[in-house]
Amino acid sequence: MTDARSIADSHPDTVRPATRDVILDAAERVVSREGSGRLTIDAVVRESGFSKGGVLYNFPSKQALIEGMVSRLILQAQEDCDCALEQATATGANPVATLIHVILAFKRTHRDVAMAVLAAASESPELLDPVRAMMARIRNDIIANAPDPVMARIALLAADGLHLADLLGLDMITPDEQEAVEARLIQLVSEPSPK
Amino acid sequence: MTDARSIADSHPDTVRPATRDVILDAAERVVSREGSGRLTIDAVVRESGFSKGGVLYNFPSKQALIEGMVSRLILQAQEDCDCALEQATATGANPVATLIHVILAFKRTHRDVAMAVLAAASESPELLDPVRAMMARIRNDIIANAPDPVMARIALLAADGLHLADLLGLDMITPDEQEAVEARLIQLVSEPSPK
DNA sequence: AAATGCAAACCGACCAGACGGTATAGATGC
DNA sequence: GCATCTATACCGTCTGGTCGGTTTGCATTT
Repeated sequence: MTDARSIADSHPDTVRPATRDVILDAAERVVSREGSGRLTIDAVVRESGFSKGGVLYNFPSKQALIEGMVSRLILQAQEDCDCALEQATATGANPVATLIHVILAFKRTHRDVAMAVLAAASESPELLDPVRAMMARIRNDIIANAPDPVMARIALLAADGLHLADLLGLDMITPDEQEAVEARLIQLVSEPSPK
Repeated sequence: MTDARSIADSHPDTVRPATRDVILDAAERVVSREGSGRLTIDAVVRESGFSKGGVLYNFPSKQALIEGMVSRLILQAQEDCDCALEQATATGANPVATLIHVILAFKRTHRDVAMAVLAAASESPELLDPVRAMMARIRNDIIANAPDPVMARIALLAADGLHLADLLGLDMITPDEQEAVEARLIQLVSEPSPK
């Protein structure tokens, strides 16, 4: 009864017009517009056009709603990664470089959602557990299999640094500089270590 | 009247027992113990031993209190950086490497406070403006003057990545790995670019 | 040096509003 | 008519902030 439809959406869009997704979209809009501290149920109600009852029917609590946002984000990220990596192994491209691309692309596309996740995390860190698990799963073997694991790790860290700094509004890098950094990162993980 | 003692404390510890600092300490303790979402005025009141009136006398609003936390943190960071860099130029050490060390040391020492700042930022991003300004001031010329600016930027980004991931509880790096990364970063910014 | 005056510092009860959540009634499709 | 949703009114709590009053440090007066 608590989860009339279970947490993971079973019927993506068939009969159900994906009410949950509409609500999640609204929540994302609220966060990106007013900041993650202003993510309140009433705000989502206002933004989504649904009533409070409707929202709370689909997400029985605020925590559930945030979990919904997080899990949708993770799903998206995992798809991005898996898809890109699959393509990379098919074409023989460098997996580390591929992952860097994915991270930076993700940064550009899902900035707002990631912010929400971040905010949620600061309040209840356990919400980040699945995120951490996903990151570990994807990265560890890539790093381990890289010709220069330390360098691979550094490159991924730098990409993360770029991403996170951007999320926090801390990055003051120009697009040109960022392009240079990106190119250099790819180069660093592509050639075998000089040492 | 609004700032009977002005914002920057004039008398560090002489006559005035630095009430503001006592309150800020309490706020930091609250955040590090209960998480940044639980940073409430009443919690600070309980933790500090002052009354609500007393706390709100020194920081007229919660926002002011958070600003106080941020500005004290910035002051600390700036001191750390300036001191280390001064020493570096005196001994001829690599400034980029020095800054990396400072970033990572800061991560270890002020983890809790930085978390609070981060959390505060996600609610009202403008609170991070001074942080951004400080980072820009210190970094830009270092990067510009480095023999390999792009590499320097990458190294600093990686250090940031490490720091931020840790703050968010996202990092799953072992101490050994971290040491390796650190050493390699130093090495990367120490030798002239191979290309 | 004791008394006086005054403002800065501090106290704690109180309030208004926001927020998360519930209860219950109404709509809609099968 | 039953299950699945959606809408509205409402409640209890928590929290930021106010306000009148009390204490404390300190200079001035006598």
